[in-house]
Amino acid sequence: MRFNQATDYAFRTIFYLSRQEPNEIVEAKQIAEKENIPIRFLLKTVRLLTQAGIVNSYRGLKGGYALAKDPKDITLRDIVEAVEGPVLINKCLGDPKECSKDAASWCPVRRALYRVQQAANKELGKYTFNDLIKIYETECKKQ
Amino acid sequence: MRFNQATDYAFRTIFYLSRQEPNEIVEAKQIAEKENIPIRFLLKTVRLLTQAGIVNSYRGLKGGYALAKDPKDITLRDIVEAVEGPVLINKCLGDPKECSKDAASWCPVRRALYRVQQAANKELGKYTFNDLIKIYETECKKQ
DNA sequence: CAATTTTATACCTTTTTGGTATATTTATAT
DNA sequence: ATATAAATATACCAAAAAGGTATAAAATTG
Repeated sequence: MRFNQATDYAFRTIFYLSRQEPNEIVEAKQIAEKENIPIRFLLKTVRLLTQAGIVNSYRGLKGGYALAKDPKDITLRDIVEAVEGPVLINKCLGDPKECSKDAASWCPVRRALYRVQQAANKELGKYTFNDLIKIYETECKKQ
Repeated sequence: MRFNQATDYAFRTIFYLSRQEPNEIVEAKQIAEKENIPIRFLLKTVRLLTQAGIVNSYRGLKGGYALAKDPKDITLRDIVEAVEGPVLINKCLGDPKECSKDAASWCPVRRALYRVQQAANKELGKYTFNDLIKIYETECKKQ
């Protein structure tokens, strides 16, 4: 049970943009170099973030990407959902018909897993990129 | 971010065994039929559960599987860890060297994700198979 | 010893993942 | 206008993981 590489890159991309001046446009190349992300893959992934309204994109010379929102209004959950879609920790939680026993409607395992999923979503929704900057300042930067 | 099919089958296998008389031996064929699980795949998966000490296996005529513990002492987390290994929601949480930026030691994204992972584990550890039987009795059976 | 059950190992096919390539569109600066 | 530089759209590809199957061996019972 793991987030995929694209999501990891997206986290770092948004964290990088969060540390720039508000509305500062940064080109993909710069993000890719600073964050050590394959540029082609980054370009593809960032498109999901623009489609989700998390970043704005600008084409042409002097183009690039900038956050579409304040970092305090972007959570880890937003990124996950933009890149991978909603967290569904078991097949049957996406589509009840996926249960090979066709028991989703009354299955207690499913009910418990649903609560685990809710807890995970809640926790993912807790952390904004503003929080991450604060964590960085207080726990990381001094080292 | 999803548990795999083997884990799902394992949840249902343990739930099935939890509803038998204590120490009752049930053969794989019966579990597979009742739970609609491909038998070969089930046999392979259950081996992980025996290796983890969650079920006992008995070979030969009248052989099969029985729980090695009381259902009140088996949690969803135990099953997940037996089948998939520990929950690691991002690569870098397993091995810090997996970070393509080699930034794991100070990365605030990683720190936040670690907390999310802890929350997920905590919640998974909350539900025992005794709880699931109770959920079944109170929320499901009457329907 | 024969029948039945799990175990061990290996294999196979399909899907997902991670990444790349090419051509196109948009915007800027000269 | 035109050359340049950026994102976009589409398609493609290889490697890994997922999901499942097959066969032979080992253990247990009657």
